[in-house]
Amino acid sequence: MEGKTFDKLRKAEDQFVEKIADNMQTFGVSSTVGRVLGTIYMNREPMTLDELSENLGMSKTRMSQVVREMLDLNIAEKVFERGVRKDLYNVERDYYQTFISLFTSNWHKAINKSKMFEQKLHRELVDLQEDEMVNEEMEQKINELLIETKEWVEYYHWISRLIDFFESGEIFEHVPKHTTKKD
Amino acid sequence: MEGKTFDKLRKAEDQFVEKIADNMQTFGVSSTVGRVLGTIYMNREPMTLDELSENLGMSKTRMSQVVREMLDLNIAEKVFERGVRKDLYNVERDYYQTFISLFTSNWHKAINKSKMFEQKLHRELVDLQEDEMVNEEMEQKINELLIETKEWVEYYHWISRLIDFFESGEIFEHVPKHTTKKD
DNA sequence: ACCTTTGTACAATATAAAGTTTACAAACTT
DNA sequence: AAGTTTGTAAACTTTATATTGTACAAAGGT
Repeated sequence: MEGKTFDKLRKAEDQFVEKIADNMQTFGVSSTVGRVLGTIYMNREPMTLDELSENLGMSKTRMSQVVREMLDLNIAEKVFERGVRKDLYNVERDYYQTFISLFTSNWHKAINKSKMFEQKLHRELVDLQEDEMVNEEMEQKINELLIETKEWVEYYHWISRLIDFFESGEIFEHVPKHTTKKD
Repeated sequence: MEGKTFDKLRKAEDQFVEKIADNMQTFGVSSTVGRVLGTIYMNREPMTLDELSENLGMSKTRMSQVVREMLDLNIAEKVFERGVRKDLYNVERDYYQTFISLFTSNWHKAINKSKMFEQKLHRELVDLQEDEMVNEEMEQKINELLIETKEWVEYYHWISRLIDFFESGEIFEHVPKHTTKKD
């Protein structure tokens, strides 16, 4: 009876997929995104929306949404194959790279949102400062806020540099993928 | 009329708090946590649950929950002050440190969850492997999964080292807080 | 030109997360 | 020791997110 062994193996694979999904939730993406990535990963070759839908027991619509989200996050890519009409999707197979993609995608978004805000707030504060009707105490408070804003901008610049540090792979020079024996 | 200026200033402060909250959502914490942090931050000195409740227009119970969550995340601390019976809470004022605390809290949790899983899965696979009833193909698949598991463990070790890299402050040697002019 | 397949918008529903109210226990006052 | 005040737990409500079904437009095949 090999069916039982097969079932167990299948179960182990599912557990693994679930673990990948779980890991990805730490980045704030939904578990379904993680499961789709895990499923394609385990499949070892690109899959179509229909295959994913079938395999995960979810609607094709949902698969479409999720795959698009993954393309945005740079953890999946569309693959062309002669003779196949359906779109095929493949995923990043390197855990480290996936980590970096998710980490940086998140912060890229945050940085973009932040930029407008800072400029706007800065302008408002300067306008306020130039108003003649401000007393000593207000003046003081405005200055404090201007300083805060400056620090905030510096902080975001740091995050920006941090992203580069990851994306360029420099991080691996200081936190290597594999520990050497002489550790 | 200084009231108008005061209102504008208040509004600017609120915007700033909202920005802090927004930034923190990138780490997956609820916006209320961010607002509480921002509020205490702007207040420039520790606050009580009642003050927070009053200031944010939310229930004291909710404040209690949120503050407890922040204590868990290491971004707030209880402060004692003679003569004051209510608990006072203060927040980390260093953006960088807050970043690190949130980043590492998240991953510490993930790492802990992962450890059990890996051991269990590994054992299951070895058991399966030792079963005599496995054919060539299964054997192959089991081996593949064992390799995957090993890689997964290595990946998590890397994250673990990455956390140390942040917590120890070593990160700032390579991605400094302030860019030097000679950049 | 017509029919089929494929992928995505949109509205409706189901599920999960956040927040509030009520109730109660522990610490402090008097 | 009785009465307040403060902090937390549990049940409930509201709000946000995930998922599905239907409808439709674009591309492919015949």
